[in-house]
Amino acid sequence: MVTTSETPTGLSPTSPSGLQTRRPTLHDVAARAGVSKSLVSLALQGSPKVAPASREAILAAADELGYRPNRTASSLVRQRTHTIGVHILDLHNPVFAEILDGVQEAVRRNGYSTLLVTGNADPATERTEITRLLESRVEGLVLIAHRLSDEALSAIAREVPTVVVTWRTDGIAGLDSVAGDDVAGARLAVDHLVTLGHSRIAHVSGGDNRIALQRRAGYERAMADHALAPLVVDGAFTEQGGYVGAETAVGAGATALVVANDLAAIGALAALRARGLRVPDDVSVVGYDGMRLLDSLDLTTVAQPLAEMGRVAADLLIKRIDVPDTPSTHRRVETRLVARGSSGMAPTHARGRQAAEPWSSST
Amino acid sequence: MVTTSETPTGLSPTSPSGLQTRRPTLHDVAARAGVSKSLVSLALQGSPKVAPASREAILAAADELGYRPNRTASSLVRQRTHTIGVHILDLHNPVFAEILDGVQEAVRRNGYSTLLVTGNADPATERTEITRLLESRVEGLVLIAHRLSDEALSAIAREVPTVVVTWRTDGIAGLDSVAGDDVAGARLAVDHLVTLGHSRIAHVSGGDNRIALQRRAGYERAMADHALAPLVVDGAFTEQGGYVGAETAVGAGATALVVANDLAAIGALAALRARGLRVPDDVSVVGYDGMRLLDSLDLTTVAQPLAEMGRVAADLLIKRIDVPDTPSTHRRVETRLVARGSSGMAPTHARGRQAAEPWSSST
DNA sequence: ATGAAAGCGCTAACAT
DNA sequence: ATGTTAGCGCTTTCAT
Repeated sequence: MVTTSETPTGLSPTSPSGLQTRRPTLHDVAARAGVSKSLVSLALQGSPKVAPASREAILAAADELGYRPNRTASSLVRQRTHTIGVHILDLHNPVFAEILDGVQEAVRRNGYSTLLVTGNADPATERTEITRLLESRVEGLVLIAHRLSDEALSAIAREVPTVVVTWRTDGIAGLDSVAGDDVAGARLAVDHLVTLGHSRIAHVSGGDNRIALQRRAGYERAMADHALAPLVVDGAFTEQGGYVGAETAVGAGATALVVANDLAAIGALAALRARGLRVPDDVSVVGYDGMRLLDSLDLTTVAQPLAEMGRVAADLLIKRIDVPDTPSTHRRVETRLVARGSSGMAPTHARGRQAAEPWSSST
Repeated sequence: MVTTSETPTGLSPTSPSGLQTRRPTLHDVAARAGVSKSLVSLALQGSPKVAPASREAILAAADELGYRPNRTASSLVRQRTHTIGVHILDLHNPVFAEILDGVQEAVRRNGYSTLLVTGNADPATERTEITRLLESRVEGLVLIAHRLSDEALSAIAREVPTVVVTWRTDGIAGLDSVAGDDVAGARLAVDHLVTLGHSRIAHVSGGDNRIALQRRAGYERAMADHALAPLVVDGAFTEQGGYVGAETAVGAGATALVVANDLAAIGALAALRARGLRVPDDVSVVGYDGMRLLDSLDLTTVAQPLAEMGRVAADLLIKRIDVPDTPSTHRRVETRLVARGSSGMAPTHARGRQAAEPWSSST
């Protein structure tokens, strides 16, 4: 065993309390095992051309020193990080966690790991965090929803393979996307309610972001196709938004609510409860997204295969990392209506009403 | 303007599709601006001793090349990452997201950024992910719940300042903790229900992890103090666990449920609904944690100041990063009962019943 | 005000 | 099978 002058004991230096100060490096391990740095490197990577005896000595030395490889150093020289950056719009919406499950599964399966950040739905924070990912040299980027402009997105995609989950993003080189058809999905909700005899079907919107506008458009077209008068009330992709929107909608006489997303639908339910309205006897509610929690809440929803979306996205991304110059692919996932207890027959007094009759607050 | 032989145009090389290949480095920027690497480094850090003219040329060159600093390189030489690693037990439980809010707020306020990982409640994945954080040389570690053994935890805390959120962790050097008092919290729930006239109060447990056992102990002691017969049924910290546990409990005649956490309480609600039992008329339900969603769900709960817990944890951690050799501090946060619509008076036929009367399934 | 040089911890030829 | 060497991209003395 060889000891160096810098660390006479060959043991990692510790402070009086036993906390480590300077972390041991390859050099320390090599000195302690009496071999060269390169051999230690080889041994630690499990190379077969290291003599068993040396390997053992090296492993022992590393263990005794509490050696921990320095990823920043190895990434630097290897010019690879084997890391995928993931940005989540909002950690509070369980929907995104479910998408992330799929992403992680696929990423790990392919031997990468993830760096997770969130902008908390704030555009400035979002940009900062994504910049950090880029500076950390992630090899690909999964955006589980985002608030970037097309230009910003395009610049990012030029820098690193990127995939957007939750809405189709066309016309940007080096960028794939995975999404459901929100127009068709909203139509499913309307059709479902029409089948149940509803005509006063209102839409609680999710604001003016792309997804919300798509869902709104789907609702409007479906209503038109059924020759029904539409009513869109302002909401947001939050419980709060659903609460306020539902109040307005039932105030105007709605017997059914197509709510922009599941979180808002939960808020809508709260508003109806507060008003003493029964679900689905007085008012039916349909959400959008299909988060698992809704099963427990007995809420009808337009469901998307969330984990699968994440998986598909990560797979596309990794394919693009391997072959960067590939035309963009846009995957559409299947959207379906999951009927649960929050949607039921229209109240008898409201049924068979003149279809396109104007809305009024007197039901 | 100077051009180098490697990049004759001074522009970053791009593939036919316009995607970047080799990323520009300081060297490229320096060449394009006609100055040395060191000056570029200084300029980019905003050093005042760079001549305005040079600074401008450098900034322009960097911009034109789409230069992006390489964090791995700078971390390596600076021997600092300014990064805090955060491990979240389970991203699906919104409770953790709320704690994370506080962590991020404090971390950013102190000029650090976070690296977020999750083990999905799987111990093996958890260890792998935490190892990655260590290899990435995070300067501190926030564990928002974890499944590590005391030995593993102790080894980690020796390596890097660490703080555990959600339960008190004593006797480990270099480790702080932030938690509520789960025994006292469970007692609040029992007291609340007793005040409402309940005596057949069952506990749907959260399994055999530390938190669940504490809450269970609190329930048992409180029941004993009220001279009531306890009934603990097996559950888990999931909707599923709450569902199953609630079924058993009401089968045994419970009129009130103290459920191990909010997620399980939501599951319990679903079970009661499926049985046609009304809440709170037939059965009262109290959750634990205080996640925001419960407000919409009108669920009574034992609430903890989640974001604050995260904030306090991050602040403790950063203090420890600055002064590593500090005795451990353990912060206790206040726990309080938030009464909502899921808890109400005991059904009349069940009230005033012999307190310690044995449980039976006939109510 | 600017540049040259050394080196952070590691890997990967290339020798031997 | 093992050691030597030359960097990866960056920061930071230390000269000038």
